Amino acid sequence: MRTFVAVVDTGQFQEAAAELAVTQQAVSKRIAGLEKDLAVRLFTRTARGARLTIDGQAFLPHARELLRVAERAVASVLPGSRPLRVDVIASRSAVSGLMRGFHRAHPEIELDVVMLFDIETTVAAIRSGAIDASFRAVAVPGRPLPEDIESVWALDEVLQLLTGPAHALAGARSVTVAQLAGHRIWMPGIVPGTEWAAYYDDLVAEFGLTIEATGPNFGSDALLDTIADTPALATFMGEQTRLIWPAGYGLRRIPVTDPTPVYPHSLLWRRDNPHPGLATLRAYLAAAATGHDTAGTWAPDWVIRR
Amino acid sequence: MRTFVAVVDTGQFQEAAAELAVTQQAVSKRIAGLEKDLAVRLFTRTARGARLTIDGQAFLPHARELLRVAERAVASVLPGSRPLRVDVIASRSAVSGLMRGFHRAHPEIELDVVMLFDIETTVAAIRSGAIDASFRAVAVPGRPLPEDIESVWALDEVLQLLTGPAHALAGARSVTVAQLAGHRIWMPGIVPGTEWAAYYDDLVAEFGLTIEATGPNFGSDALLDTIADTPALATFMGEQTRLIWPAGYGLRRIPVTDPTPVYPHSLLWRRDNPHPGLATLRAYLAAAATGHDTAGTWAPDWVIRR
DNA sequence: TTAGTGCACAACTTTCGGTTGTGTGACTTC
DNA sequence: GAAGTCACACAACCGAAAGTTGTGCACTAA
Repeated sequence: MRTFVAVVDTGQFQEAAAELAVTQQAVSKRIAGLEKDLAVRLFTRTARGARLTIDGQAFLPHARELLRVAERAVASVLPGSRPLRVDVIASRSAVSGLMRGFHRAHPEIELDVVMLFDIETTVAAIRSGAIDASFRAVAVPGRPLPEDIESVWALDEVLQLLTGPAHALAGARSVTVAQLAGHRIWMPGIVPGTEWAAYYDDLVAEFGLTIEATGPNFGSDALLDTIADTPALATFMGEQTRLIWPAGYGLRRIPVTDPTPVYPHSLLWRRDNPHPGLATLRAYLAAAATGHDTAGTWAPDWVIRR
Repeated sequence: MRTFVAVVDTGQFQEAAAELAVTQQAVSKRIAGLEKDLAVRLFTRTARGARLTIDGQAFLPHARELLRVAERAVASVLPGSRPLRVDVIASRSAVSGLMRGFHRAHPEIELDVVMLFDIETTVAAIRSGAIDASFRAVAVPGRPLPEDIESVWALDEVLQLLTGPAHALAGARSVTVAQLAGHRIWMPGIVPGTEWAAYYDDLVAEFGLTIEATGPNFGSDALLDTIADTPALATFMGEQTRLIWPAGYGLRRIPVTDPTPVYPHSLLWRRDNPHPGLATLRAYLAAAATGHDTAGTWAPDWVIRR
């Protein structure tokens, strides 16, 4: 591809060869090989060089795009000036929406999103510089953040009840937390020891709910499948989580009140991380997070909500 | 890249090797080579397979994107079901805007844009199936389109005068064609025998203008440079052509009236071209081209304007 | 015609990617 | 806790690409 583009840009095989520091014959072979693989002629050879055929013209923008993508791929792991690397706790959470907004506001900042497993790995990754920032609930009780890690509240993810059409609460416009007592709530894939587990432990302890956090996570498809089919089961899901599910399946989102459980995400970063995008992200969050109202919502008392 | 993604998707080298129909050792070598080239570790090897490192997670979406782009690149020259291939007479013309609109309206239709040189090559390319459609002024006088080529008016590109800040007409809010008589108008790069040349020949003949179409085309940068610096020179430019030029250069766009010269683009295609995107494009044009008002505009009498 | 330019073909060489064979560490099983 | 299994890495070897040198041919320009 690089050779193809070089020939296009220089207009002849010889110059392209010089640019690529190979012989003209090597360029000739490369182009011939590419043309053979694609089974089309890309250049018309003239006595003064090479000109693109129609197929070559159609191919060219794709070739350039490929080189751009390849460059970005390398840049994504290049130590030094690599893209801003942000960890989110789950895809399709409210944090994703926030990051999409950030990307729209600052398209010039290259961004990579990763998902780590627990707060310990995350903190280690932030300290080592492997990631630049993380959206997490801080902090797990009894384990304060290290001195060199800063954090600030970013957003509250409002949790809703998700039921199948045959569930007892399926018709309700909203339910109170007290009404949930006695109903089975199923949250598979919650790993013990993580902040999610601590969150739901506290929710159970405070309101006497029945949350089954056991069992492996077979993916959201399997979860939704079960919820839709099982009248006795419900689950919690973020208000902004987008379900990729046919509407006909009859799944219901039901707001929870008195109080509304929210999962507070904070941004974590290392105090002396010099990445320029990090300062921009913090400024964006500070601007987006004005008017944080915790009235009527619930979160464990160990999390930071400022 | 393909191997990297295969390992990610299967979770282990062995399965990826089976999927790719090579040995486990080959996969091991490929990943080791990639890691060496990138100078980062992409996987943590465990006893049960391979898991992505943070660098690997950041790299993954770029790798997937690369494979998608590569696939599109191959598809762009694949005989059979390749993208709709449309020829436009020049980039940055009004036709580009039209095609952008079409792409927004029908993002599912893959599109490749090429630029051919003259109407003869274009007609040959349409007949051979090398391109599916072309935006051109039809037809060059005395040379009717072949039987199997259809055409329909698509849009009128309104021409404006472009001058430097020191030009005699630079301050005018608009000029009539009659006022242009005596001023030098420079249109470099017009190839004799093309429809552009025929268009300007007619314009000169009808209104007694002085158009210098001689000289090679050194690119729009050189053209704009000269126009900006030379008080005695002006040029014609499409109303919707976007100039990539600092505003401080003082270039002026001046509407031309009595009449307004327009360059009419028609869509040309082969009657029996079965590409499904072609029908969609024609329908889009038919919908977009309602209310075609030729009053007050001028075009050579040999072009088709319906 | 003749000199010059630019790409293709052929023969040779080297490099790289693949296979086979084996080793090692980690988890599982009894 | 010893044996077995699983999964990946290393080493040696082999063949196919991809590179280089040398040359030929087509076209252009003087």
